[in-house]
Amino acid sequence: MKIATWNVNSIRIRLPRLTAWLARRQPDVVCLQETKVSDDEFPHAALAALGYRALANGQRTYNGVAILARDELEEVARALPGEGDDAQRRLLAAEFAGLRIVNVYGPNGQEVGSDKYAFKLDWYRRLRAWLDATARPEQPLALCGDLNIAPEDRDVWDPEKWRGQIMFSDPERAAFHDLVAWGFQDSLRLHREDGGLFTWWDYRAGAFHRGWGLRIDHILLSPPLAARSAAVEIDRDERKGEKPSDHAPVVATLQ
DNA sequence: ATGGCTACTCCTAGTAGA
Repeated sequence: MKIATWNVNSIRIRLPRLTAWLARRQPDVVCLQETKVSDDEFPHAALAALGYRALANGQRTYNGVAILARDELEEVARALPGEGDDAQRRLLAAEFAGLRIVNVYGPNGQEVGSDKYAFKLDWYRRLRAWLDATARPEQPLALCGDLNIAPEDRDVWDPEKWRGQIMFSDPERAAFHDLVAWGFQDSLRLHREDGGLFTWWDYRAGAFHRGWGLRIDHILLSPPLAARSAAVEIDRDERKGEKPSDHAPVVATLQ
């Protein structure tokens, strides 16, 4: 079974690339972030033509998440506790083939010390509390998404330049650590110890070409799924070519 | 030496992303 996550940065713009990638990669379940469309505009038909059903939790312009699967999906949650109808669309959880899939689009935080930064840290606190209240590490659960946090020095192209900056500040790294401490394994690190394995590169400055990337998109696995993890790959070729997202997909293969 | 983009919107400028 292949589980994938990809911040597509607008599913409308990225649909040709997304459909080509799905046809080639054939993942069983896919978590998408930054779809940037309301649910009535979600491109169900184009995905159904490839054999994918979709659950969408979107809004216009900003945020938006969706889960695609080649089999029945049952929705579990589309918001954290206490969030109203006007909340940013950043979470979607579903059951698929006996697995719980939690798709998250972590807040960016804009700048360390800003209101958005405080929101980001609080959002992670609420995410962990929701996991504590609704799931157990003994169950097969995958948390996938754009977390907007690079956990370690080896996940950043220039850690000294980035230290203390947004996505790499100590409180954000602590939030990532607290999330993992629920009982997850960082799936990529089950298979690879090397640095330079990035999932996002700034559109500006020829960052991709220069290798200026960060690893901020993650697939976290509960112990029963970590035990089945056979490989995790970053499809960095998807960052190349015409109209790429600024993120590459991450694909975990489970035995 | 710096910064160099992309996508969105009641669209041609401002906001947001990361």
